Amino acid sequence: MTRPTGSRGARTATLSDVAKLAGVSVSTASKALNGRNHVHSQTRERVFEAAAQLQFSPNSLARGLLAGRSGTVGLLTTDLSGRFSLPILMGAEDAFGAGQVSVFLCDARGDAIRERHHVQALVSRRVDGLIVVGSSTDPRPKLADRVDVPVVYAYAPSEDPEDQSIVPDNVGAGRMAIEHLVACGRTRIAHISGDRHYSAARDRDVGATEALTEAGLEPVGEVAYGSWTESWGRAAAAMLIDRHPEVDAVVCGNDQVARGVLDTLREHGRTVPEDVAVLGFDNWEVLTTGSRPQLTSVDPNLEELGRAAARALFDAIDDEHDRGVRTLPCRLVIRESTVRDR
Amino acid sequence: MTRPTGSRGARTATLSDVAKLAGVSVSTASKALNGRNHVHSQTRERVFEAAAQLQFSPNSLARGLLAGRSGTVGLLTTDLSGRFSLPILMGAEDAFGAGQVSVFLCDARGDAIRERHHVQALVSRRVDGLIVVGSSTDPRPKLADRVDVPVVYAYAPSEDPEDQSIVPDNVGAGRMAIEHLVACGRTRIAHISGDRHYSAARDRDVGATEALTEAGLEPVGEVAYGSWTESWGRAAAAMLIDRHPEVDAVVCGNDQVARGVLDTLREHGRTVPEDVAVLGFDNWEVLTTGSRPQLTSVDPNLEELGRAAARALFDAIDDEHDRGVRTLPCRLVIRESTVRDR
DNA sequence: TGATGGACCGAAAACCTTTTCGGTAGTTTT
DNA sequence: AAAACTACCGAAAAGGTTTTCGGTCCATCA
Repeated sequence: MTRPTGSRGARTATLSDVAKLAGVSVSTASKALNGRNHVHSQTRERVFEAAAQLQFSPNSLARGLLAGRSGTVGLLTTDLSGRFSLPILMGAEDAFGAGQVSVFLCDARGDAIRERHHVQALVSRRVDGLIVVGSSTDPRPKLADRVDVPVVYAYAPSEDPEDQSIVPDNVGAGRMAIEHLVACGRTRIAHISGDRHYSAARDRDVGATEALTEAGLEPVGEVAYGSWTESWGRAAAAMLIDRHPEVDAVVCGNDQVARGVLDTLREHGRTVPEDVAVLGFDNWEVLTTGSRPQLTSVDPNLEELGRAAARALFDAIDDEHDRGVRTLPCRLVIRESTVRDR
Repeated sequence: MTRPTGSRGARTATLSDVAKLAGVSVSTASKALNGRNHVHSQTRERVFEAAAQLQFSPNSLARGLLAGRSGTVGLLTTDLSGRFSLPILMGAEDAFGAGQVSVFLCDARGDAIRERHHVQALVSRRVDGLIVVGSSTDPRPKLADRVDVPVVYAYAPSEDPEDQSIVPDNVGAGRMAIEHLVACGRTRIAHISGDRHYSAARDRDVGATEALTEAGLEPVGEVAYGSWTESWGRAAAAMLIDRHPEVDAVVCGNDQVARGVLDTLREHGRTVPEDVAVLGFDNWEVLTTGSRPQLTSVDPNLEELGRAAARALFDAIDDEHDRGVRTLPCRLVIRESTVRDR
């Protein structure tokens, strides 16, 4: 009779095959391989030899079925295509991958139906926990299905404050940007942001404004909201130097905006960083290191955020469940666009 | 006695709970839920009601254990951080996600030890197949461990020609670029490439040279190899217009190089596309749509490649195993940087 | 009326591993 | 010498599902 594994080679070896070859019982074989005590060292050796010979690989399904936990977690992204999911994913995968946990990747593509479908599949596979990665830092609705394993929301917090969420500290990021520029001796600082509908944009503004006030400075002009694009950066910069030619620093909503700002400044004969300092957010390397001059940017530490989410999930699986939103600090990466000397 | 699931709520419902509540046997409940015949419609309904009431979700581990196949596949990336893994991942996830297959994500981080570790874990979890995603199109060594499930290599082919690999058609991509430029009336075409150690760079050159010859054109200067960066693009472009001021089109190794070329051309007073056409590879949106003018680029269709790999794996699981390297065509995305009118 | 068949249901085996518990043999203690 | 340990090993149960096979009941046919 053909095996369900199809025609590929012989059936994969099972523990009882190993036991038979080693001349012991299954239970002894199991104990030997798992390092349990009360098995004679010679016996243990025989079992190991048999296992190696048969290329035995224990069936995690059977083990999981028995143990009641599968040693897997689900990583559910709202939108994988975005710029921010991947580093978070990497961080989480890293934190788990070191141990014995495997990661199911699911992309909901921004579709609620698809999300529910994936959650159902994950529940059915008896994942031990779930990380939900949002596509922006705006709060997102909590999972539609009740799941009886712990859930950690990363990047985008859950709307339910009782859930556990881990997000980057955008307020602190805005503050960090201003403090750096002030430390560089800039006093006439403008802010060209991105899409005003993003809480990330507004939060950074809050932090920036706080820091400006504390430094005793007035902002140059209003915060200019627009879109997260280079062309918006170019347009907004043109308006800025028209209305406020005295500006000596520009905080930009993200690195794309900053690239646009850099272009326009150069075309208007302003040199960076001598005349004007420019600073971006996100630290998207292809943009920050390709530009002239290279761009100082605030890095949201996303990989670390992914790792933190994984650790939080670990703790939650062990029944130490934090609640509420935790923010993680960002990190300033200083390049040429903000420092005058050297 | 507390359950292994910890203190979280009641134990998850099992099929026998459902059966008990519906007043039938487990086997009948199973048949009812799985749409097998020979179960009375009223009985079936009672079972469904009971299942809904208990939020029953079948245990895939038990099912997989019995069936001999788990309904999972492994997605093993050499390096997730790269620009190219993610779209392939998305395509594969998409192709599987629609069905009943869940995807394990593993990132080897370019480390052979870690790769083996992941492969072992996947084998232990009894995945039904494996997709190995490389980080460049250069051939990679085959998996160190023998696995008795089908393996499909994506993006980077396996060094073993007996393995099944799916890669983008870089030769065709180079050809496509030239043919487009020729169709646009360009006759003095230069080629500023990237790192010469990448087979992708060399393959595109092969295709480009073929197409030039077929069009009866001589290339303008030698192919300039360097690195995949904007700054190389800027430097190479400066040299190019110095030595070959007559150039009217530049094929660039990737979009970053193209961005650099665009910058230098503008600074030297050449307008794009009127004086010079510029064309990139990869179609990295943040670069191609942010630039002035927007950049024509050859898209490697990576998401489609991921889907193709998933489909190939499906077929292989069903014992229809293709062998050897299959190339997938690229796709030209025409934007402003190559077309003179409109 | 007896036989045949079909519709429906349930018992039990199978998948593979881990753990518990009981048993055997040999060794030490009193 | 009897009793109590210790070290080691194996039988069996448990985990949840699917499938096979045998059984019951009722309707149909001759």
